[in-house]
Amino acid sequence: AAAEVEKECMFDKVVTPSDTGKLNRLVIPKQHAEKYFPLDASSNDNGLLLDFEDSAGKPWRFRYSYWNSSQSYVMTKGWSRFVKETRLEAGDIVSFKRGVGEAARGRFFIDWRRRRGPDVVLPPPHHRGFNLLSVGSDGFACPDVNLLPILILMIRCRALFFLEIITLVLWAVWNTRNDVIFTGISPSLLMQAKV
Amino acid sequence: AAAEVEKECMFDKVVTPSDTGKLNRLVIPKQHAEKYFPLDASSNDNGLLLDFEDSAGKPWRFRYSYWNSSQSYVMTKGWSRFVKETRLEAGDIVSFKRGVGEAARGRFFIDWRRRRGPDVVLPPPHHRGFNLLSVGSDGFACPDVNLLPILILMIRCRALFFLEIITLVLWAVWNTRNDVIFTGISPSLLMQAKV
DNA sequence: GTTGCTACCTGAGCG
DNA sequence: CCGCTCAGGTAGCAA
Repeated sequence: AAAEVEKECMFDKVVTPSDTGKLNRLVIPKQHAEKYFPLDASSNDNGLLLDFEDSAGKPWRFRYSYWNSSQSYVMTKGWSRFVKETRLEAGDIVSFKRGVGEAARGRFFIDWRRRRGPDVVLPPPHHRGFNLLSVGSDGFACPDVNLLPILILMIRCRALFFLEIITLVLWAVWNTRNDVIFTGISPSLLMQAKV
Repeated sequence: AAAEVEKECMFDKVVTPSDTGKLNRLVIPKQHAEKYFPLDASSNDNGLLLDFEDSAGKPWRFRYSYWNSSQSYVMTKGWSRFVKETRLEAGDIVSFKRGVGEAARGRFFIDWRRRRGPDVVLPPPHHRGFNLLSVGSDGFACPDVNLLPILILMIRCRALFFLEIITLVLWAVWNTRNDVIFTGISPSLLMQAKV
């Protein structure tokens, strides 16, 4: 039934970790929200209930509203169930469509597909310390050829090594000055300190 | 203007690391909150917006409310901006005052000053991975004698060292498989890969 | 106590 | 540099 009516794609979204996580909401990019799901002042300011069908004809109902504080449009109630039952994961693509033609005009459809490519986690930009893998424009993962992160990692390693040494020295010096009871590591440094 | 009206101090608070950190809130000690910023049932249960002026006459607006879950009074919205713009740090002192006399009664003022004493960072307890310095009961810094953190640091260093090696190996292997253009480091590995 | 949901809030990134 | 967007949060409540 649902598979046979004529539809047109409104927009796709590559879902983020937040969209599939415990926040229980899907952010609808503002441009698409305002184009396809307008919230007039006349519509209830508590948001709307929107009905969708998936490709198997299964109905899904989401609460759709606007968050003033973040100035964003979201699907809330009903969304977490969708994530769970379709086992949606970050990086997967959700596709919003609407019916065209007399039989389906005004009906909404929702569909989803696995992300292409191997199982790659896309950390948020500010958490990207270093990546061994990146995602190319073709949607497939590839090793990150940007070598800067590797260099940074190496430098960090060296820095930590020095920190380790410095810590031990500081500790030894402190023991020397305060003549505290020896508590168990680095006997050689201690001996040296006590001379 | 603000500097010339008569004020009286309500209370000072030595701000904690949480007050200046990512929690974006200032806890108001309950005794002072209930005395000076009462939240009646009649007042909006969403909290209040309180306006303050600093000694330069600059206005600051904070959302002030009660958190049931922690049974504490807090300044939320607006507080993080205050922290940033005044470069407030843990240990600094924030002073809440109110106007007295006909010209200023009912107006609130806020002021801040640097902590006295040495430059000591007080990390929140659950972030204390390792400290080279602790703060003694006299308020002065002293080396931390807890050695566990040092051991953890050493282990971390070793782990990172292995990561570094693994990264280089992976990179070399990838170069081998894809025969990409050499981009600039580790000529020896590259040569090996190209053979 | 745990989960789902509403309504807030902020910072990073980007144009 | 400024303003917008939105990913990632929090508090509080209800079931």
